[in-house]
Amino acid sequence: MVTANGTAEARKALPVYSARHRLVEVVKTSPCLVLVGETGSGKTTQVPRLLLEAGLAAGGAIACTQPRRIAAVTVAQRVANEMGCKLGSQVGYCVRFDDRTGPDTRIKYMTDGMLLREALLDPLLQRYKVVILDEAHERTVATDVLLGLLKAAAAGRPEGDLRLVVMSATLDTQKLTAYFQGSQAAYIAGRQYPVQVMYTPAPEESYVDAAITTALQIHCEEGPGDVLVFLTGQDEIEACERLLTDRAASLPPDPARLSLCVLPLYAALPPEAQLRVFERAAPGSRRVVLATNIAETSVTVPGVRFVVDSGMVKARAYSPRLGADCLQVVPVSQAQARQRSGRAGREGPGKAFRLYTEAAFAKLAPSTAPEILRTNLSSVVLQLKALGVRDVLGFDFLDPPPAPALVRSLELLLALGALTREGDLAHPIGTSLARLPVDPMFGRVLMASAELGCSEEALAVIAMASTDPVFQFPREKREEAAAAHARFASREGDHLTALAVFQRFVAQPRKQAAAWCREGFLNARSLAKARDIHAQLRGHFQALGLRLASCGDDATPLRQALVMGLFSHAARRQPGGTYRVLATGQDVALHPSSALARAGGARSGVPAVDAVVFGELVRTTRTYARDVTAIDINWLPQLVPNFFARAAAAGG
DNA sequence: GGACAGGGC
Repeated sequence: MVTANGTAEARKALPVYSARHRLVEVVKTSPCLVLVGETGSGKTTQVPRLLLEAGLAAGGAIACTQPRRIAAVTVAQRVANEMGCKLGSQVGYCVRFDDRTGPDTRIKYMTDGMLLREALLDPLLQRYKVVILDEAHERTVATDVLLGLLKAAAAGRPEGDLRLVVMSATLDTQKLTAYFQGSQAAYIAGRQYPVQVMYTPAPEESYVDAAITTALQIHCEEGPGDVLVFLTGQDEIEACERLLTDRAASLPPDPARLSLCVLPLYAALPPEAQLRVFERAAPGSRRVVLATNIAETSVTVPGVRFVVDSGMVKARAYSPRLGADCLQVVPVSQAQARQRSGRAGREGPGKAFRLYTEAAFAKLAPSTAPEILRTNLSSVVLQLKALGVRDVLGFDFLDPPPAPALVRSLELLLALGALTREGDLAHPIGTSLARLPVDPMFGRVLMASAELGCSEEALAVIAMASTDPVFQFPREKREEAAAAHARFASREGDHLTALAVFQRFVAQPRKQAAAWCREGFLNARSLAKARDIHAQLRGHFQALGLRLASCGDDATPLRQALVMGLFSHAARRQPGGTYRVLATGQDVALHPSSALARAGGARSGVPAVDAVVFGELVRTTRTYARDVTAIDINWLPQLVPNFFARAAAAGG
């Protein structure tokens, strides 16, 4: 795979080196360098090496963070090659499940989340003399927390002992230089071809129709080059794929025209299908790649000269009203639209077709809000508490999250038992939850399972809840897939269904696992990830001294453990068949993919369940609860008396 | 009656 900043060999030209004296000078003399490096500037490979060669890592190492694992891995490999050393010696990388560093490692490429985890054990990050936050413009939650942490760490260490470099692809340096006192900004040029941007003259009724029409228009009227179409999700892409193929087949024959090859691209696509987008178009053919925002940053599709931008994106956002994360289709930001258009100019001058008017573009948000402003903050707040930050509302964020969102997280952590009434980290629940690499609600389920004697099952359930969805529904084989999935279905809900899938998966001999997944319409990649997470969680679990035990065939303790973590996601059935979330009063429906969604139907022969807990909400045509487990409503006041005391007292 | 944006520990 090609990374976001995957600099083509030809473009490894040396704009960074031409500025090297100035860069090194700034890092030596000021506490923080804010470095704007355009696409193709080579900053990621060259800046850490420059600083190492200038002796700035003396007595320690250089950390260079990336938002994505694949970037950390591939860049480390390339830099090690360029420096003529073995990966893991002087240059290494460290990402989840894969640490390729050694005692001699001086340049360590790592994910931002990994550095944040390291900070929990060493808040001043003493082993590093230089920390580089790369791709800072992406504003991941981990990068945002690290910005505040590094500012504090630099102040807590002797002057000049920790040097910071914040590298960003955008020109908005003022905010960062104002944030890091005494910092200086520098700029290094990259290489990007011009892209001509076109808008529709009038608003489109359907961006899917418009995307198909535009792609065909490009195909019939424009010169050679592949087309990259940005859409919102798997379903939409599959529908588009069929329509586009049909309409291309019914074009009037023209011997001069290239043949058309339509390719889907989204994260859940099987790896072998994903690899097809890296194969250049065959002679005499043109590729049209239908992609989600995976093609904005994570995957660079070669050969693209034309971009079609629907202007929409599916995004996760925290809804304070619903008290949960919510996945929905929303308009892109201007920065995102520019990023999409830029994908047409990687190999030569390109054209971008925006399926909205110029006036509509002007009304879009200038940039996507940093994730930390629109996400569930309970993990962040817990981590800050574990780092010794007592006043989380007063923490020096580059962009402070709304106070009510922070307060809600503090309240949830208090209800989970992770914080004391004074707001300090509670032992052992808070300290343990901070160490477990899962959402605090899930961590609480694990701790409860140790008490209730069902931790073997809970570890599997939480590992499954932490991976991508495993059931696949190919449109042409829906019934076959549904029948295959039905083998795992549990009347008690999706967590137990997931447990059954996981147990059967790990029981397969490794060699047969892939075929078993294929036949069962299961996503092998998701399951492999669940297996890795399971192993990691089990390790943490034992390190924390928690008890491993199995509840066998009696799922009651497991469902009770789920209640003890997910109680804020408890909901009760209403006369109309919807479920009312007890904590917020919101009505939600069970997701059609849920094992419980069919219960209560006239033909199901199974009564609808009275009360549930759910993992998350998804907002499409309605608000749906996903990952749902049936519970006994009486467990709530028994198992979580503090949270449900009022409801119980009121007779609820 | 409807489904699984993308990352990360």
